Amino acid sequence: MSIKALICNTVCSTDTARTKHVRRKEARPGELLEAALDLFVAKGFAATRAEEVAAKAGVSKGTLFLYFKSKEELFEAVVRENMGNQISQGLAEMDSFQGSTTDMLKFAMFAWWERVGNTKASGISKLVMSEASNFPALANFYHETVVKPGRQLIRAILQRGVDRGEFRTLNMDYAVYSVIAPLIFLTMWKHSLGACSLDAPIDPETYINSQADIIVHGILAVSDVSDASATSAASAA
Amino acid sequence: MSIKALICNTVCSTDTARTKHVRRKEARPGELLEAALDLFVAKGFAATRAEEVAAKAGVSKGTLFLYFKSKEELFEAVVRENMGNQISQGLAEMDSFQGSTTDMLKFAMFAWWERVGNTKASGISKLVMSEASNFPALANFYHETVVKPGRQLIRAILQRGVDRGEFRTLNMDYAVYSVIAPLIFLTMWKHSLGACSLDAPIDPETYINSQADIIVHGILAVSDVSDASATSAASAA
DNA sequence: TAAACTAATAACCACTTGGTCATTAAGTAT
DNA sequence: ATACTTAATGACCAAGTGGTTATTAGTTTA
Repeated sequence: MSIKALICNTVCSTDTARTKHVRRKEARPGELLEAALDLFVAKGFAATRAEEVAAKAGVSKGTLFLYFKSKEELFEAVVRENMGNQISQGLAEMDSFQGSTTDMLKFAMFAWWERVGNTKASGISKLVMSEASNFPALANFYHETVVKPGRQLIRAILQRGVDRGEFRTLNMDYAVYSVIAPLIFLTMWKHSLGACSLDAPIDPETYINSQADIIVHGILAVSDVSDASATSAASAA
Repeated sequence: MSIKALICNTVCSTDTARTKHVRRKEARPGELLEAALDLFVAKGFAATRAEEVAAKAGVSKGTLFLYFKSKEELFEAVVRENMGNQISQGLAEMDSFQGSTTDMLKFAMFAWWERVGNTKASGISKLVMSEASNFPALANFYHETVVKPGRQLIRAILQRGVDRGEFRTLNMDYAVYSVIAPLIFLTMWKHSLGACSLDAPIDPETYINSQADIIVHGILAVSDVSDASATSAASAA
């Protein structure tokens, strides 16, 4: 890569007065994908103009179609690019986890947050849910790649808790959503109403702590509430 | 209203071979709004063609613009039409509730399901979340009309539980999401991936029962698990 | 029945937008 | 320096869409 390209790699995206015609074949696709992710998540597929994506990536519309055959192909590439194998990765890690299943569950939730929820890729959930009926093939791909393994991962954790006598008997098919729903809700919120700054933002760490605590302990004022859970719930401010 | 109109009111939407030119001034707006709701929820605002809405309502495109100045105005009307005052209504009912706060919470969750979640209006949540950044004014309206009062309602219930010594001390700002997140997730799912029939559908009653149970009791295998909660969780199949 | 009123239509227009392609010019080899 | 390769451009096009309007035809009234 040339010196000029290296400079531009750092400067182009934010600099306003840049040279007209810069050749950076390797960097274009990634920059286009990133620009497209932002716009698709914020505005939706149909409402996002191809030229907008190109402009945000610092190229002309023609260049966009030089790297992606069509707008739809760009969309599919965006979804696939941001749907890594965090799930199966997480599954492997969970196998070797030492400690209580309560800790394991909290660890998994926080791990998801910092590896997915807190990254740009988090918008993919919103994107797929918003556009599922317009892109059934992608919806199916997402379901196989993310939903099913994700559910399996949570299920495995809960089952471990039951097997070890830490958790009570649960209807697993539905209990998994106690973990999934709060996390999905968080990302949906973050990329929709939460982005409108209509009231105090949700602090992710406090949120996940609170959700995990209620899932594990519930909200009843049972007698054995003297452990750390009470303080952790109260300190979350 | 004429006899012909009355007949058509029942038949038109599904009948294929209907007369060409029928005058039904009163019924048109409602039918257009219903058609628009379905399409906007399923496909999004930008991806829905005005002519599609008209066709689904059994009229020509020209007629649509006879009743709504623009596509945007139609969209706003759809959102406003389906955002009744269920929340404030529910708030009033809650004031006179007799019984444990656990029952009150479950009652509220099921009431929400049969009055909102199980109706066509449930798609509004998905719609608003999907299009929030494209329609900031509507997002704000939704926030004031639904989000804030809804949160307040849940908060009031939880506070009642705490005040009566039924619930433990909670960080209310975040505890409310333990109730909201599962319900919003359910409607999002129903109108996105859940509509693709990619696996066994979520049974709403079982789902809400399971979520409410876990919120209230948690999943820990505490000693006092001998009450009805265990059986209700196990029977949910 | 005839005339008047207006709900509904369908052809039409202006404009947007996904996608193409001839042209331009950056980088490279000689 | 010159010629060559190809990344990048922007003018351009065809299709599609939101929105308009002259016309058609139900409905009512006299």
